[in-house]
Amino acid sequence: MFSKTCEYAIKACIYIASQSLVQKRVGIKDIAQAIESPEAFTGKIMQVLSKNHIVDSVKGPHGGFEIPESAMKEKRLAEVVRAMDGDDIFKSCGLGLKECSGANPCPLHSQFAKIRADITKLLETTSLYDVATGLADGLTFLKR
Amino acid sequence: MFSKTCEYAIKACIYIASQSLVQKRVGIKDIAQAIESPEAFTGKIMQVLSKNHIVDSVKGPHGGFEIPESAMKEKRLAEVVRAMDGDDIFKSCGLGLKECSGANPCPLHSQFAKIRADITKLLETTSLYDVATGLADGLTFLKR
DNA sequence: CAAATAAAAGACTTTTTTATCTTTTATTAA
DNA sequence: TTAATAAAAGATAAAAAAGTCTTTTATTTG
Repeated sequence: MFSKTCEYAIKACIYIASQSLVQKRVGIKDIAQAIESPEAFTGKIMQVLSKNHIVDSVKGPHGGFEIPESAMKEKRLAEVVRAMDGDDIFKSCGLGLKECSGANPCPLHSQFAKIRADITKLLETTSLYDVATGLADGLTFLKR
Repeated sequence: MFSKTCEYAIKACIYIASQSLVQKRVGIKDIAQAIESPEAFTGKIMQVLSKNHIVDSVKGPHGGFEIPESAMKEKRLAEVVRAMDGDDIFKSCGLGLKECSGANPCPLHSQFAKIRADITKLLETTSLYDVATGLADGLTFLKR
C-alpha cells in the first residue's frame, strides 16, 4: 500500500503531533525509538517532511521536530503520503496501465476506482490531529 | 498496491483466459506482447503461475499456456495475488505494525480494515472468467 | 528417430528501495 | 565566544525487486 519510507513518515508525524500536543519537541533518536525505525533513515525522512513543511525543525540544543496544534489540525495524512510516495495511490491504475480510463479501462477499472476513492477520502479527510489524539490517549499504538 | 510481478501475472492470466475462451493456447511471446511486459521476465512469472496450478502449461510445438473454461470459472484473482505477493494485501497493517490488532491497533486500524475487506472481497469474488469475458468482448484492455 | 519448438531452470545483471556513516551547518547556553 | 547539541547534507552500502541471458528438458511432427 505505502512504501516503507511512507509508513515511517506517517508514524513519525503522528508521534510528533502527539508530543506537540503536550508541548514536547522530539529528536530523531526519540522518534526512531517511538516508531521502531532505523535512526539514520528516519533522519533522511525527516528532511523530506521538513522541506515539505509538514513538520517544523529546530537545530541545536533542545532542538528537534514539532507540529503546532493549529497546523496539525490542517495537515491531512494525504499530504504526508504525497510528500513521500507521490500521488500514485490516489491516481494510478491497479494493473499498471498508463492510460487507464473510462475510454481505455483495465478489467478492474471501476472496481479499483471505488477502492481508490475510499483510500483518498480517508487520507484527505483525516488530519494529523485526528490520529494524534488517539495515540496521546493510549488508545492506539505505533509499535509492535 | 500490487508488485509489478503481480500486475503482470494478473494481466497474463486474464489474457490467457480470454484466449482459452476461443480455444487458443498462447506462448510467452504472445503474452508479453498482449500485456506489454518484458518477455523473459514474463517467462519467470509463468513458471510461478504454472507451479501454482493457476495456468496449464504445455511444452513443445504448439505448446503454451491455457486455462480450461471450467477452471477459470473457479479461479479467483485472489489466488493469483497470493501466488505472487503472498497475503500481505489481505492481512497486513497499513502502517507496517507486525502485531496490529484490536488489542494493539495502529491509528488507522479500523479504517484500513474496511479498505482491506473491500479489496479482499473484490479479489475473492472475481473469477478469471468474470474478467476474461470483458476483454474478449473488447470492453476492457490490458495495454496502454 | 531427428529437427524444431517452447517452456523450465539456473546463473546473472540492473535498478530501486532501504539503510548507514561521515561531515557540515545552525543554535543554544554556559 | 566556545563547547555541546541536534538537524542537514552528502557519499556510500546492503537488500530487494525487476529484468536478462544461456542451457536444459519435454513434446511434437515430419
